[in-house]
Amino acid sequence: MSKATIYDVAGAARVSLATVSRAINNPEKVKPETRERVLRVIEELGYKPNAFAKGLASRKSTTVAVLVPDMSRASIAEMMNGIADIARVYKYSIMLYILDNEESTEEEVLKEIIAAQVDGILYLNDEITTKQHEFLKMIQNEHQIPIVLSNTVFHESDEIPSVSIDYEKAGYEITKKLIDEGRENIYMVSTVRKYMVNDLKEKGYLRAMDEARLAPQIMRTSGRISVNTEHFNEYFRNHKVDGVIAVRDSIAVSFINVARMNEVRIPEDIGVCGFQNTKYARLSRPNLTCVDVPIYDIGAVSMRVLTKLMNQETLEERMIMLEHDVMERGSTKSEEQEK
Amino acid sequence: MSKATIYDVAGAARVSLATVSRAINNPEKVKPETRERVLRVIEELGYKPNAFAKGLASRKSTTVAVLVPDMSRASIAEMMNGIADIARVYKYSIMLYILDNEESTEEEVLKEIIAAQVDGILYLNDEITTKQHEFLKMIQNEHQIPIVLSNTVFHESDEIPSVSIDYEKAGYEITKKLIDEGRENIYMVSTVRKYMVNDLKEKGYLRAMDEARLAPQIMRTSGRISVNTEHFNEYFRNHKVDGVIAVRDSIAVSFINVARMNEVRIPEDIGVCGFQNTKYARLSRPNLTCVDVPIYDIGAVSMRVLTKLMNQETLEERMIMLEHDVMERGSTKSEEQEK
DNA sequence: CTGAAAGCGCTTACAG
DNA sequence: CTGAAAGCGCTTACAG
Repeated sequence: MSKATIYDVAGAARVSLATVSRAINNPEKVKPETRERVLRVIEELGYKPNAFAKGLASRKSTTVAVLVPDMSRASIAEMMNGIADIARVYKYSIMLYILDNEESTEEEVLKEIIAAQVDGILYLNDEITTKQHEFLKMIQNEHQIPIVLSNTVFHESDEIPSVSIDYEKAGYEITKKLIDEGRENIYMVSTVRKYMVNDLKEKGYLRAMDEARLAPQIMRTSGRISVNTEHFNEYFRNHKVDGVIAVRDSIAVSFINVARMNEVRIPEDIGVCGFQNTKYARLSRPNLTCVDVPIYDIGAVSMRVLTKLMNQETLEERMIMLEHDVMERGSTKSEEQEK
Repeated sequence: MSKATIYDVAGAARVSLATVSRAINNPEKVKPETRERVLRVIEELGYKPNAFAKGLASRKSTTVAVLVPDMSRASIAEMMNGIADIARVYKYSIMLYILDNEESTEEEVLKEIIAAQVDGILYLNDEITTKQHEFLKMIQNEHQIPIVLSNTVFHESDEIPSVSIDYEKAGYEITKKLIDEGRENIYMVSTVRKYMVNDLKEKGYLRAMDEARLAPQIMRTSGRISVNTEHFNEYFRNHKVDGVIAVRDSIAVSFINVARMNEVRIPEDIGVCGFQNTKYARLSRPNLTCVDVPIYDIGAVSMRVLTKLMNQETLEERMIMLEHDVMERGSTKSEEQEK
């Protein structure tokens, strides 16, 4: 069945292969009767165009590359769902490239991607550096391949379009919330590794603390549960603290567990907030107050933006920020204990 | 740079394009000197073969399709990491197909996959039915495309190779563990939806209960946290229970939360076990005893098996079962409270 | 060991 | 609106 070629269709429909090609790709250029005849034959024969021949002849692949650092991060996996749903609507296939920060460098992978002749690239690596950003710009300009940064922001320029939320604002809001509860020794628990969006969260935190004339304190942790435990234990035994904002839900939950082990009451003694609103936030006790990041939407919108770019459309906005919410739950004073 | 074609290389190296092709694909058929000359030119020109032309001429794509039901399931995301790492080693690209159980049916997606001319398919949809299995066999036989089921088993036949763990045995072992603690009213909390591997877990549970002459009780839940809460609350208020085995960690954690809300002590009053050993298991209090499924390895091995198949090698074993462990933690009596 | 040439299955100006 | 033909950039028998 997948044996049928465009020649078979042309023969059976008594037209030339050029007409078959047009009936598929430019229906308006074919007389309705012929078009229908051709389409009927296509149906009968179960004809599917050979993607390679099509790609070779047209120089288009209707394929996009998605570059991710690590699929097991919940946010990235969920973003993929949004990307895939929109990709399907616009008939794009997805080539997945996962970085295994060992053997091959990101640059090599990007070269592979170029060689694969994708029509566009979705870049989900949040640890983007200036150097990487330069390389991406080179690809965008020299190879004319559109790129969109998903849930990744590169504050210094909008030359490469991005889709995310306003993390600085979110960081500010969530900090403000703890301040409004009367907390004074509020810590931000961020990561050792330099993620761009965590940087923004920190900025928002600093702004809120500054405004309230409170001393900001940023602690950096690895993100690995086992390491965190020791780290938290030691750190907070020697520090006064009544508020904690973690850059990721799982880190916040980790902290809550350690705190409770030390007989600290949440939210009475310490108010705790996270970022993302993952399943972790709802499985923790108490439920975690956190910034609700519309991660599926970020994926979907990025893909949509990329289709526009691949279609030569110009964007009205090159740094797109979606709306976010703050989920108030039991780990802060709003006592809205969820089920 | 990506403009260079095989003609440019041939010209610069003063050989025919056939020789360039051989130098790349069958180095042993080319005299060492010429080969090196060609390779040097390739390097200089930054030549990358055009994947479409190559695919069209050779009828091979060095691409595999990975079909998943939903990327946001932690097990699937982690499996992708294993798949991608091995795919890279063997130079295969990955086309990702995520089912959005709305518009397009699985059959349509599979047809798309065939049209894309992938060399092999990794099938990660655990809700496989007999009908779907038949369709897969048709693809395997009629289109000669190798398929491997990853973390999915179809007990009735091994016509399509699979890689997983022995879920029946794992179900048996974990049940046995609760029985050995002296528990008698042990429930299995499974899903409403029919996942093949959950079926196997249930079988193992039933065997252990039967052996111990205890009455098995299987409760089915949706897997959604909010629904579970009500469900658990109602159910367990009216039933005597001292042991719970959930088919997924997150369901187990959900149960623990509800139980503690009802002043039930874990593990004293009820011993709780899960499956998978995800982050949920380590973020829960108490830490969750569970079957440790080597999910990254399942992904890696499936991909490795697929490469063998694509290489026409015959498999020694068509139903591969990797080893698993049982992580004993605080939610059962072994009191090994982890950090 | 190397080259000339056909062919893979499409798209797309160019005529008509 | 339709067809003939060139061309996309490779691979692979077939000769030599």
